[in-house]
Amino acid sequence: MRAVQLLTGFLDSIVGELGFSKPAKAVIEPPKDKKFGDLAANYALVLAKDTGKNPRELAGLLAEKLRTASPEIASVEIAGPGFLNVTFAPAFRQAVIPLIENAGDNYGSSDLGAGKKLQVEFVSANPTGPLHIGHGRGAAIGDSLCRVMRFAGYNAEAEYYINDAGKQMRTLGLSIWLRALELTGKRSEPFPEDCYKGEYIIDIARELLAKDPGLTERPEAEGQDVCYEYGLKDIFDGIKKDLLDFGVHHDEWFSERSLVESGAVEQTLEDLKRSGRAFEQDGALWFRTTEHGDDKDRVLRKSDGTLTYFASDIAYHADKYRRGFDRVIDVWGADHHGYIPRMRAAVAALGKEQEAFDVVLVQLVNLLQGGEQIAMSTRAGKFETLADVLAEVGSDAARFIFLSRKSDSKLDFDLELVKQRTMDNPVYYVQYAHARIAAVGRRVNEQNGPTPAEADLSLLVAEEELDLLRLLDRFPQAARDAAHMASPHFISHYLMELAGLLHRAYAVLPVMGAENRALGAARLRLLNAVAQTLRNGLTLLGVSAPKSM
RNA sequence: GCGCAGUUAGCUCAGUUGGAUAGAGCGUUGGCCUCCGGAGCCAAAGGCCGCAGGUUCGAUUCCUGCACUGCGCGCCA
Repeated sequence: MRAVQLLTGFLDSIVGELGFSKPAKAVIEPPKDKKFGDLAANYALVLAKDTGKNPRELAGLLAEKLRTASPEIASVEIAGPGFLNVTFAPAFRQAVIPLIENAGDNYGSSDLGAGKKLQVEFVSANPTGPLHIGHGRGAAIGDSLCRVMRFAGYNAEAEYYINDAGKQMRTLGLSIWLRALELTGKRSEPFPEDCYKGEYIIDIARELLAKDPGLTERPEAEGQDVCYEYGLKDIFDGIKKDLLDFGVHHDEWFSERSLVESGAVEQTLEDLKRSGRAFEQDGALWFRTTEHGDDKDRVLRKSDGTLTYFASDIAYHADKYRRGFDRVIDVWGADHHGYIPRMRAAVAALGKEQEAFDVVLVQLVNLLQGGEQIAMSTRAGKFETLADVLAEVGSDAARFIFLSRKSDSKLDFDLELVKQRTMDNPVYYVQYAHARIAAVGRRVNEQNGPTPAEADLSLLVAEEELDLLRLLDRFPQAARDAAHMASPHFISHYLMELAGLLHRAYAVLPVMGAENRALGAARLRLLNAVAQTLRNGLTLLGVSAPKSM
């Protein structure tokens, strides 16, 4: 990061001196192979395209000036078709250590978001049953995304949208009611297919009967209402507890029912009608989403007078923007991807720019046990709950697995593998790196080893040390990329790489057994900088950084 | 039928404004514990980046077509 900034500055001014305009598509990035130096710039290649000159000749001009630009640049090589391969002086690399020491928990943070108000809405599972593992993935991604965005300078808020209105909710009340009738021997017909068949419904009915033995004596409508209210609260308390156990935090719990009851939905429909975006046809109210790129118009109010989810979703998003969010990210299950065009159309109709609305799709989780698939369906009552999975594998392991793949690709989650404390399970690899460093610190204290004050950082010139320094310098870029792409998995990949370098260096670069205390102390500071960076990254994932394991 | 994703090593996957000899882990094979934690390290083998065209000095990356897989396409929620 520092290195990229430094080199960009030098190259831009050199390009100016030579009388060229800055090439727009020029890129400075770490080369794939470190034998090509610390950073590679394609300036000459891009300039050659713009000016019609020979790329290697241009590279020669640039390299000549770059070599003398600063003592921080150790060497500049011209390679291949005209790449500039730049290697920095060790002193420049070593300077990242005090930088990390001073920044501490903030190392890697940025002001990319410039304080913009951002809302991330995630999980938002219907409170008709406990959270399952798929919700867990969405929870991990949403929560981590909030952390990543805050770290990148956004003013981010986490929200859960509670679908507590509509037909699913009535089905919940009915399901509990029917189970209560069965438990009291008032019903023996088969349980309806379209009701929720999970065991938890029976448990709720039993609990409710214990508190309200006369439940099934009530009139049906009233009884179902009681069942609904009780069930909603019971299930929702469970959801909140599951999220808490998973270290997932929501700032706001937004109720759909409140939106309906306040008249906000009706108001939104009125506004759409007035602006000519909604029209009546066949007794229903339609939204002209085709005007904004959807492939057909969508119904807002059915001919039977009831509202569609889409209607309240528009009102909900209007409310988000009314609350002052500059940008909104919805985290959705990938099976809802067909919903994106109409939601985009709705946001456009609200007068918002494209950038104000993003959807992060979360693909299905394939739950396996020793390679065999476990089926998952709420309606069929067969599923592995998030709580069960957490009890089995722990929060850290689950989160790391969820965040180690890009969200939009399917994920195999094998309970047996995630439980294993091996490299099948990279969370331990990363945490172990942190714990190992902590162990060194303890050892150094116990045995009167070198102290940070004795360090001579200029002694850090071994290959393994320079590799670590180089990678530490890249963490801020990884954090920015994760925010820019709304992809927390960039962080997990960075952490695995850093842990790998640490384990490699660990074997050959002792602190206690260093040739002298100044070197040992310098290594200690290097290790502590690595630990700090590991912590910062793990915190972005919501995974703990243990001092011992 | 239409739309959206995906297809990279035996397996699971990275690779985002087009760059050099395409990466990682697991698995396989062979090494490393008188040495701060071996939950570790080192080395080797393993690839027509789905197929075919196109654009480009250069394509896993961009465009077109095709094949296969998954998902979605209701006045459902």
